[in-house]
Amino acid sequence: MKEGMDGVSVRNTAKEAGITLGALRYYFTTQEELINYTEQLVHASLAEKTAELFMVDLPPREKILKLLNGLLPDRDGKDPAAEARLIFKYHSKYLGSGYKKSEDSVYQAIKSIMSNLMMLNMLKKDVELSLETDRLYALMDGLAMDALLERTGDRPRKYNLMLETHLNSICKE
Amino acid sequence: MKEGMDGVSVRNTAKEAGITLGALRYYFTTQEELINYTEQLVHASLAEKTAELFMVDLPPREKILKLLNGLLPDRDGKDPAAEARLIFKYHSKYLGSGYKKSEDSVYQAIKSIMSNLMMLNMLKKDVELSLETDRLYALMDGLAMDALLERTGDRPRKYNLMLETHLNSICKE
DNA sequence: TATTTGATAATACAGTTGTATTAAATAAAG
DNA sequence: CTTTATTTAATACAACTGTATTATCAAATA
Repeated sequence: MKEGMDGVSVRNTAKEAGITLGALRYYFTTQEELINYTEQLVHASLAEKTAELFMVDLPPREKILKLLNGLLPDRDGKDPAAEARLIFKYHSKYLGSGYKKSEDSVYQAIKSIMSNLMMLNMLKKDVELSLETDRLYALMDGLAMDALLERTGDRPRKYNLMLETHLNSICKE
Repeated sequence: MKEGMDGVSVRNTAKEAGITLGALRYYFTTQEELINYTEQLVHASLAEKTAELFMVDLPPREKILKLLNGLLPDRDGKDPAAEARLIFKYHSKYLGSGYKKSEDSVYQAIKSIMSNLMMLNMLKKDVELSLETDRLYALMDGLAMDALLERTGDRPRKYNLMLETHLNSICKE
């Protein structure tokens, strides 16, 4: 989180984990294995967080807002998963394996959200589901980018307002 | 563009530019100078591109769409500026000097666009200028991120639709 | 012509990188 | 108790990194 992907050398990782280079190597033969595994962990963490929030008993709008906010990097690095996700996504461009948005926990969450809004008949009648899914996804990535860089001011409230505005633009009444 | 910021070693840069390490060093004492200067070039390029499009005689909506599209990475790396901007923005997190969105040519362009819409009285009466500026900015960063990673399919049309939808959500009629 | 500017080539230093190997020590499990 | 699993420590190699210094050379400039 401090140095970005450049800081993720096998030696740094071992030191940060409090183990030796040999011990790390015992479980991960190559650096690539280590990184891929960590990315899976991050997405699993976000998927779990999303699933939990999905089951909370709240009005749809509030639940969705809470959910989306939980997928953005938080000011205090309490839960690094959301920030790490963006970092992994960015670096996938240069990491051989390429990027598959179908494996992105955030994209999955947004698909679920949009699908739910559809089923609850809360969407305006002229909205294109696939297009609006991608649009909300782009907005979330942009906000994540902003959250990554802008660690000052009252971001949460601002993001909430933006997401609320966005929801208003696709939801009825 | 091929290797990302990791590929920007002084040796690689010199080789790619077709000059020697010594020649590069003649103009840029440190790597940081080189990088900062290049970032300025990128923003200058985008600002110029924006200014030109601003003067074209077109209906506001079409002009704005053309403008926003011009600020997104293009499939063929014909003009690398837009892609480079995103890369610089991301890396500013780890590059000491920090990120200032007031120096971001894309943010400036969006501020101008919103200001114009305001002056032409094209905005819905309940829109908050500052909030919508940041929202469009986030959307653009998200789309740029997508364009960076997704080099397949018919992106331009999809982005155009999304941007059109977004404009509809803040503009009258 | 003399001088400054721009560029090349070669070399150097100290540091980091991923990967690899070895021998030894410790812990867990059968 | 003995075997297996885990971990340490140390060392190694080749490659790359930013920065630095030299001596040499061509071209533009004064």
